[in-house]
Amino acid sequence: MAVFAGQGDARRSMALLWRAPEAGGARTGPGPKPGLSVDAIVDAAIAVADEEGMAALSMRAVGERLGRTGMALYTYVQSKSELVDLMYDQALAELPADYDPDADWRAAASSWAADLWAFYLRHPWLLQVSQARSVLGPNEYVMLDTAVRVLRPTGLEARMLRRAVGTLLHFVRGTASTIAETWQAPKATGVSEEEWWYTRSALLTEVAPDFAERFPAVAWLEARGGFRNEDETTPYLEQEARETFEAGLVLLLDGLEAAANRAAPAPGAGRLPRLP
Amino acid sequence: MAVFAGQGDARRSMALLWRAPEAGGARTGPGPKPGLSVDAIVDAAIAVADEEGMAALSMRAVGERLGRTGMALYTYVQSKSELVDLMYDQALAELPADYDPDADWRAAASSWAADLWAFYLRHPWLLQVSQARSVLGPNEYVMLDTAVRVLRPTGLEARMLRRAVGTLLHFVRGTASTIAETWQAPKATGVSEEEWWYTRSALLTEVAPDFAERFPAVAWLEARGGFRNEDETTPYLEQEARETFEAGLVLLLDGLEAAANRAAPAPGAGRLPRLP
DNA sequence: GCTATCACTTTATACCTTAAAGAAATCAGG
DNA sequence: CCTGATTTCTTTAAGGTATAAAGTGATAGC
Repeated sequence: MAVFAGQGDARRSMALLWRAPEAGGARTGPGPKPGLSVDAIVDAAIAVADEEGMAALSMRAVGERLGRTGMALYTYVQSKSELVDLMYDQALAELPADYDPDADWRAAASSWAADLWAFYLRHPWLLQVSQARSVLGPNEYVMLDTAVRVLRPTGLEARMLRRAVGTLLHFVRGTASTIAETWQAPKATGVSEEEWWYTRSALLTEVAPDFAERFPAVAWLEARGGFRNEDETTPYLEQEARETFEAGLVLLLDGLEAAANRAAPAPGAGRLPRLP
Repeated sequence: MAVFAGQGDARRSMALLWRAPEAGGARTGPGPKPGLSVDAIVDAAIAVADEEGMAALSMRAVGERLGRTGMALYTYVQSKSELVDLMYDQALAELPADYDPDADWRAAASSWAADLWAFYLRHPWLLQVSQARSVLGPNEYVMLDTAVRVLRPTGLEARMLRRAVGTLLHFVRGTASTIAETWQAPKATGVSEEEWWYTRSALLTEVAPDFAERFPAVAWLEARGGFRNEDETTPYLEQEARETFEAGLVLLLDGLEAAANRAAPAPGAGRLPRLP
């Protein structure tokens, strides 16, 4: 069968993603019974990525977790990249999908974004998986469906709604990335965040004694408390990222509300009749 | 000298980033004259990343571009990760930094975001470099300084302004990522975007014939033209990303304007007196 | 001119993905 | 029951990565 260069068999990939029966389902014939399954492999891979980060995700590591060699996985999966696609879609399955369609759309959008944010922080490796690759898996469509359902009461026109969803997605991913990096940096470098920050700030004043003159606006921000840590217990970057998420979400929803009012300026525009 | 585990010498890193004289400047002593320089190496590395993508950035590739082996670079740079930090900060140097402080802050913020967006698309590899890692390099501070200067006329309080900057940064990075991936996918897989999209859509209807029932909101979106390509010449994903950038920016700036009005509801709030 | 020092290369180690071949297990048909 | 095809999984190997360690040769100062 013809296969695209460097891409593997796209049909097999899609069949696997959607768990179509043709793709390695119940098999009867000669040869030993399969001791693994695609699901088991994907779960093990997700566990590795969750626990040790994307950098530690090797075929061997996944295989060992299942008591096999790394090569054993190639019986079930065409390539590591396909495995990552499967991990991605599988992980998305745990996202909530029900948001009260009769409630205020702002509230629904807020909890949707917060859920997504928390989800990314449970699986920080997702943020390292291609920013925008669309694998067209079932759970990716569930997520998109949920997002559209949540935002439909804004009354925005379809294309505009699509852009709003994209904007929200990018925003959530971006802010979650900051925290994810904060968490994985100590693991990777062996230096705690506090220690890193402390050392680097000290070195900064050493290497740029004229900081305030060179970066007046930053200095202004700093003087006004722009970088101050209010809660001493959480690392600075993490706290800032949390605040950025909350504040940025408000900005976005305010903007969305303005757009919604422009689109349907009638009072009660947030409660448009639901569509099938 | 004590060195952090796995981190190399942080002092040397900072000195290099800020090009402090202590870090390998003009040297006099025995031994052959250095044939390379940190700047030459960083420039070559950026060229490799620009032309062939981050995946092709190996020490060997950079060395060969300079007529050396890969190992030669280790005379100038502690590790590949340090080289990437240097590339990151060096690339940021080409960002514009002057935005008319007397103009409408909305206009300034728009062009700032657009410039940043174009910049990321000129160097798509930047989007693959740690989403949030702060290397505390000089040009990173220039960028931050610019952003703060652009948004200061909103009159927002310092911490809020910091969050607004973060939100805008994440948004721009996110939308740019989509396009960047679109561009590099054909290179990586050998399949053009049109071909990929065409094949995958065909397979999608094959593998999920009940698509419309399973994902009613997505189907609704599609029926209303949410995925239609208006300009046939540019690939769909790229066009959509461009639209998302433009529309999302409006959303964000609308939200920002609302916040600014809450902070300083006086008329003409966009023209607060500038601070030193 | 000797020697310490530095730039750079070579070699080696330990990873990675994955192609290809081999070993063992299983079922179907004779 | 036995044979052969088929399949799982392991082993081996090729070609890639970063980088530690050792070797080579040029240079400047004593």
